[in-house]
Amino acid sequence: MRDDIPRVPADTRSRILDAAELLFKEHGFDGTSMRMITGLAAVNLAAVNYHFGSKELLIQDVFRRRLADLNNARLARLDALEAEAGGAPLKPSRIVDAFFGTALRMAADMEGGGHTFMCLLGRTYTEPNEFVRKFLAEEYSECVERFLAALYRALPEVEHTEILWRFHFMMGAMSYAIAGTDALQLVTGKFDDEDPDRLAPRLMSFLLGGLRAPLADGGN
Amino acid sequence: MRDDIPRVPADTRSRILDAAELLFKEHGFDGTSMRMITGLAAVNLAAVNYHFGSKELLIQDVFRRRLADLNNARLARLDALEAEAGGAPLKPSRIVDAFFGTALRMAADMEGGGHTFMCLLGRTYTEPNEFVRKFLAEEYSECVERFLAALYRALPEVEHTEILWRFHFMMGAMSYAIAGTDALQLVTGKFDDEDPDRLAPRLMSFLLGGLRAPLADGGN
DNA sequence: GTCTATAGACGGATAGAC
DNA sequence: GTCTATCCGTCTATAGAC
Repeated sequence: MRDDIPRVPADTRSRILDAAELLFKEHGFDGTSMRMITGLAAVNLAAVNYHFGSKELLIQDVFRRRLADLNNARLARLDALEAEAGGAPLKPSRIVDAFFGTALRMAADMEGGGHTFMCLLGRTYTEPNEFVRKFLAEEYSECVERFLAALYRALPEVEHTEILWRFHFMMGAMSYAIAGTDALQLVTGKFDDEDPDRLAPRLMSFLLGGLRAPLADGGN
Repeated sequence: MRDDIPRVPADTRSRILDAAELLFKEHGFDGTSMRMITGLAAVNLAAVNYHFGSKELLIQDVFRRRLADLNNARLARLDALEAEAGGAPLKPSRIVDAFFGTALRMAADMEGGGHTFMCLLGRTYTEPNEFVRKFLAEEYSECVERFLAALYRALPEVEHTEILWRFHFMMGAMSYAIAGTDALQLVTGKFDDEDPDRLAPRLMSFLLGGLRAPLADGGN
């Protein structure tokens, strides 16, 4: 009568993290109560405080669990590219793929929770919750620094400030493409018949076009 | 002892709307209580329910107040462009400016609340609150349809689906550029010395570069 | 480690005086 | 229209039995 491979993690900690990730993505932090989390995870209400200490610490752990993997995968790819290039500057398209493509591949994982997490991350960028913001900035800084340095080398003729801005714009386009597509659908229902696998190549060509666009008048 | 021009609107309704707009932008809907709103607006707690009926109806009115202006300004600009062109397809750059440039000009209004509202709008796109989403979709649909039609005519060689996606990506880049810049600052503090007036030209050239990018392999 | 029970604060909404 | 006072539900967190 037992399933050979239990779908739901038996361990309480993971079940809470999975439930919290999903509910935070759907309803935000303030819109998600402990009771919703423990209800979905089918664990006792007191379990969250026992295992994580508080709701805030749970939020941090939800991010920590996946963010390290994501950024390590990005850096590993960048390392591989740099080793391959042997000191020469990289192609911008490869750098963009290593950073944004890696995130998109994580977002394509619909079963393991990668998609849910990337949606959550996307909506969190525009939620200026003080302590989550600081936490994310710290977790991200090393990775972002490495990629910016690579872009500076790859585009020596472009001012650093300009590259910084374009990196920022690319983050926005990607976050919104992931978090906003099944959320808002401003153009109602227009993406319903769309193959989700086509998102990545479409977005990548958009990002590269933006990154390589001619500089604005008076821009530096 | 009286100010000649009172800074704060005397009228209760407007004070509530202003306070709610600011607090929703800062803390989200669930993170903002009636008591916070009425406290900041310096009106009585019961005033919200008297003037708006409920918190949900207040949220709707916060959007309604500015969204109509924004989209009418966009459509007026599009009308002017189309009248000027006299039946010929428009240049993509003009269309993009009419839609996104108009929003950026609203976001540049730091005193009148335009900036606050655009930040709020940006964060709301990634907050899949059921009833706000539907409300926004309705308020937006006419305007988006008109601009999509203009883009279809302006770029006859590009598939409609592709244009739809790129419009979506542009929305994301802009929303995030406005809502995320003073919120997250992933690259900590790096934008502090930046002139906010430079955002618009930088973003516009990025958007156009993305819109005109070569199509992805296998894209339609 | 898991549970029940509850403390103590805060949420939205409203009744009724002025 | 504005105010006070209050209802009643939900929230996070914790104490203490098992």
